[in-house]
Amino acid sequence: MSQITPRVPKGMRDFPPSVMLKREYVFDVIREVFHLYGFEPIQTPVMELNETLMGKYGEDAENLIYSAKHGRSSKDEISLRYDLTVPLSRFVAMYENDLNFPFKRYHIAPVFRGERPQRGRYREFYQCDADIVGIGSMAADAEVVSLAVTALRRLGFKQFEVKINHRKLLTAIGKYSGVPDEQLPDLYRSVDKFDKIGAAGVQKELEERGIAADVVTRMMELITSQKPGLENLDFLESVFGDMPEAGNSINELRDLAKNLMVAGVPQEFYAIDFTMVRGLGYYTGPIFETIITEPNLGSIMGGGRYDELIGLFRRESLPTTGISLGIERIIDLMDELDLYPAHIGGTVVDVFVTVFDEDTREDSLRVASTLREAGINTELYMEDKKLGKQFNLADKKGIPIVAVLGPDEITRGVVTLRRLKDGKELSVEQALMAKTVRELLS
RNA sequence: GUGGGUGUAGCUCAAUGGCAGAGCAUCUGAUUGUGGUUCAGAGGGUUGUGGGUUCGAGCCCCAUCAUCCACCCCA
Repeated sequence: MSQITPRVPKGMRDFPPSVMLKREYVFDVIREVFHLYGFEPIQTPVMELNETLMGKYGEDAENLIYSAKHGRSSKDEISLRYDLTVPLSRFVAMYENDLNFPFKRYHIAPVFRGERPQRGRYREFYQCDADIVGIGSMAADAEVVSLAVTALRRLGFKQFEVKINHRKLLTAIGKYSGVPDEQLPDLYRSVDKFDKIGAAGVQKELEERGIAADVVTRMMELITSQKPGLENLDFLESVFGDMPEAGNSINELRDLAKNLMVAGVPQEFYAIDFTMVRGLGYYTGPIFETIITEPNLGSIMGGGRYDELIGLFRRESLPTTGISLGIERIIDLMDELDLYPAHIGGTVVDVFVTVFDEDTREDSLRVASTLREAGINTELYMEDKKLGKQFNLADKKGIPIVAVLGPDEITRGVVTLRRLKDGKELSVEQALMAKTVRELLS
C-alpha cells in the first residue's frame, strides 16, 4: 500500500499538548467571565440545514460556506456553520417555550469559512459568543460591552479600545448628507476602511463609486467630528437630531455610555467612533468592535444588536444583542505579547515518579497511586532505564518535581522529592508526601 | 476570487550553473542513585512535486502543490 503524505486541509490546524494547554487557559478565563456575568452555555450541531444558513450573511459570505454531503447522498442540503449567531437565532425560535427570557447564553465552538488563510485568519476557528435575547434596552448592550472589556482585561490586555457606533445613526448620516439608499452599503464598506486608508482614501473611494463629491464631503465632516467623550453626540444632535431615526440612535448611544459609566467600566477602554462599521448585514442598532493594529491582526472582538434576525425563524422577532471574541487572534496576540501566566504551557504533571529497578517497580506504583489519591497530577515512569535518563525526561517535559524511590528509601519507608528548578531535595515519609509536594510547588 | 514573496536535515538557515553544508534538536558514550553544563561520536536528504534548458540544475525556464504577505472580505 502506498504511503500518504500526512497533511490537514488548508486553513485548518492540529494543536499539540503545549499549544492546547495555552488555548484551554484562554477558554477557561473567558468562560469564567461569561459565568461572572450570568451567561450559560449551549451547544448546537456543527452543521445546519442550508435553509437555516442561506440568506443571512450576504452573497459574498455565502460563497465561503462549506457544504457537507455524505457518501450515499446525492442531495446537498446541509452545511458547516459560518458563525454562532444564526444557529442561536434558530435555537431560540425552536425552544422559546422552554427558555427563560431574557435568555443569556454563551457558546464557545468552531465555525468554518472557506476564505484564503492568512495570519489570524483560518478556515476553521473558534468563536466565543455571548448574547442576550429578549431585551431591547441599552441595559443589555452595556452588559455585553462590559463583559468584553472584563474578558480582555482578565486575559492581560492593557491597551485596547472597544469602538462603539450605531447602525441606524450611520444610515441617518448617509441619508442626511444625500447618499442614495442603494449606495448605503458602499458607504459602509468604504467607511469601514477608514483606519486603513484614512479620510482622504475614503473620500476618493466613495467618489469613484459615483457618490457626488459634495455629498461625500458633508458625510465625512459628520463622521470625523472627533471630540472628547460624548460631545460627538451633542454635535450630531445639533446638526440633525430632529430626524427621528437619528435622534433615537443618539439617545441610545448616550444611554449605553451612561450604563457603562455607572457599571464602572474605565473610559479608556471604550469610545464612540462613527468611522467604525461592521460588515455583517443583520445589525440594526449599536455595533461594537475592538481592533488591534500593533501587530496588525484586525478585529479581536465584534458584535452588536440584531433585532430582526430571529424574526427569520419566527413570526415575531426578539430584540437581541451580543458580542463575539475572536479567540484565534487573541491567542496569536497573547503569544506575541507573552501574556500567559508562568505555569501555563509546559505540562499538567506535578510529580514524576521514577522507577529504580524491576524489584522496586511496585513500590513506585503504590507511591504514584497515593499521590493521585491526594489529587496530585502524577506521571509514573514505565520503561527500564537509568535514573539519569528519567530525570532528563522529567526535566524536558517541564515537570517540577521528581520522586526517587530506591532500595534505600524503601527500607527507611520514605520518598525523596527533588525540585528540579533549584535542586532542593527532601526525604519524607510516604504519609507526608502529598503535603510536601504541595509545599514544594507553591 | 486578485496580485506578490518563499519552499534545502526534525527546526532555523547556508551553498558563482560544477563533491549538499552549518548551528540547534535527536540518539549513543564519558556517568550502574540524581537532569540542565562540558567533551567525544552517530544517525538523519529523491533540495515540495512534475516537466524543460544544459556536458552538468538546489540555483535558470514552465507547470503544479504548499506556505506566508497584501487586496476582497472578515474573528
